[in-house]
Amino acid sequence: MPVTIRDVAREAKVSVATVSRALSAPHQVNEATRRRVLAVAAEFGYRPSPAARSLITGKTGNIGLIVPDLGNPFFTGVLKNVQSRARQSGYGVFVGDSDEDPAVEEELVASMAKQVDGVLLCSPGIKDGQITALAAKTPLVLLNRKVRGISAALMDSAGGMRQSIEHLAALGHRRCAFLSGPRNSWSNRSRTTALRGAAARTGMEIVTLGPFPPRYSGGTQAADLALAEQVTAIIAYNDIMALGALARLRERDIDVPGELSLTSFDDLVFAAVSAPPLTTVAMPVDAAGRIAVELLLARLADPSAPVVHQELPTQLIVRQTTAPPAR
Amino acid sequence: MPVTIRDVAREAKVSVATVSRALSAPHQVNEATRRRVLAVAAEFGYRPSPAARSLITGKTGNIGLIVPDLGNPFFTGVLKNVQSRARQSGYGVFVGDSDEDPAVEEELVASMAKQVDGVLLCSPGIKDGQITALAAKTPLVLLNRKVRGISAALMDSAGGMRQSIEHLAALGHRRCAFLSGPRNSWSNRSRTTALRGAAARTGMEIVTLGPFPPRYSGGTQAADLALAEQVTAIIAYNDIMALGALARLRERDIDVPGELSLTSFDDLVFAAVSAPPLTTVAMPVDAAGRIAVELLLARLADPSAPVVHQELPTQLIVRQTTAPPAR
DNA sequence: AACTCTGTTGTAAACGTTTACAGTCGATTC
DNA sequence: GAATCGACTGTAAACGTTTACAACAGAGTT
Repeated sequence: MPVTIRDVAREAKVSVATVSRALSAPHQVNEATRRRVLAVAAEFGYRPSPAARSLITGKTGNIGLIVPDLGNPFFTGVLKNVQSRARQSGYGVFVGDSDEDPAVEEELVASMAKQVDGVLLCSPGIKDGQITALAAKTPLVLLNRKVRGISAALMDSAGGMRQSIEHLAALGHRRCAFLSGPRNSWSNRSRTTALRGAAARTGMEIVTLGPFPPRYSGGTQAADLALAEQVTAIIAYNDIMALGALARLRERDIDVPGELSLTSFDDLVFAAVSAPPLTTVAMPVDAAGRIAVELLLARLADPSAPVVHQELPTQLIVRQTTAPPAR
Repeated sequence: MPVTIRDVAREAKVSVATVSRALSAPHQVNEATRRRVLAVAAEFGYRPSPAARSLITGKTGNIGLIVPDLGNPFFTGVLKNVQSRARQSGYGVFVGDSDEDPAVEEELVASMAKQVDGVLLCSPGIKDGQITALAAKTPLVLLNRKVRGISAALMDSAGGMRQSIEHLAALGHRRCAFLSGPRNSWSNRSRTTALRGAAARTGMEIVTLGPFPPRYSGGTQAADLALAEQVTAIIAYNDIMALGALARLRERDIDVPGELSLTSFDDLVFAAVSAPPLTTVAMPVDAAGRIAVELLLARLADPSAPVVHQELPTQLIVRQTTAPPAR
């Protein structure tokens, strides 16, 4: 029932080789023949079988994207841009949600490997060594994680953290809590070290809590702990957690930012319209998604292309969850 | 370099047929041989080539999901559940963003068709006829759209709309605006007709505005128009638009719900934490995603399986954007 | 006139699986 | 003791492409 290259060849009175060439190496075939072939192909609605093609060429025309949580708009923001940039170059996108589980993550890469030309790993939770091992088998580009020898699109979390601390310090805060995210995520480590540096420099006392699941529920859970620590400000790992924390604080009748300041990371669409609007570090999600695809495509086109770690700037957006401390 | 079935066969001292059977029809091969083959396969890290397999079986082990906007958490909510349910049955997920463009939508289905066993079309913008045509070529299941002859997971938008109108009517509103979404989307039509019915029944006067792009910007744009219409309540097509409208209303110093009530659809995570928290119709996104996959899998397993339109209930969640009208 | 070159086409071998079919072998049945 | 059976295995043909190689014609070169 499905129309094959043979059907087209028969109808156009040429060999299958000519049909194949008319489609994928147009200059190798006579102008007139080519037009005839294309006409027949269009008439029949012929589409080459990707399986057969990929079997022989070794290329699939697809890329894979693996993220820890499709429920988090931060990652779907990346996805949106990845898919759009990929499509622009004729690539399809496979998506996998690892649910923050390193084992699942590895399994996803492995099961995708043969169906894609390369994989984008977003904020991977697995170890550097495993990443390097995977990269040896499949072209890999990382998002939000730096591993030597592997190209990556990075968002400057550290810079964002410094801006946050300086902002809080300038407001007069002296003791604040950091609601940490996944313990071994690169983002979290990167933020933590930046935090320590900036805290030392500004004389800020830091209480690190967690790790918490970087989700709404993680935020609600964390809020109570932070409150017990007698801090005047909270830095949440991301906006979603901040939202959870905000909800919990409201339940407990704590005024934000009157009694407690709150900052976070991501600047998702709703950060501007929460109650009150979040002071948060804007992450260049769109650019990161696009650039990651471009790095991968470059590597596919030329496997010996240089490894690049492209770092994208972040910026603290001051809204209404931060204010000078109570007394 | 990549290890093939032949490598495994050689090492295990059996034919390729036996290796193949050991993996995909275990009961057809002797216990001892099977264990030996599996051991070798594991040792070599052998993974069958999906391309070769699919070429001969005609199955890919993948499904496709096409949505109008990956930037909208409503659709990524569907995606999350689709991917998780699919993976549970060993299927991979291809994702496409049509950007609300019917032409892109069709092209996506066509380009996916050969790489997937079936496609999930979420809130498609194309015409019934075209959908039926596509369904003839590829197993198709619809999300949020009813077309005869094609299975679908539906969310009861109409019921949600009735609940919203009744709620507003009970509060005393007599004239409200509907900020409509994509003109020819099934959801929008379904909501519009339910709206008319419920309005007639409750004696509510309705001003239908739009269509607006169902995005944040659509909401900000719509807010001013609604305001000019002198209504006491606004029903937005979805939460994202409601958020946009809310932001614009705040800019113009309109008190919600004091001067103007606002309801919408979706109940995304942030609906509970916006300022003020949104009164909105909760959509069963999770269930819809899962069920859509199940309908598709059922159809794949048995192409003669009955067509089912599974309708899932919605529920109005009353929060703080609705109140009795001003005077 | 023989050769080489270029442009166009066809033939056939791959790619890595699955599976119909045939075969082997030991055990069971008559 | 032959026939039948069942469990297991192997051989080889497919699946739909791409592409190396060969073939051929006509044009240009010597």
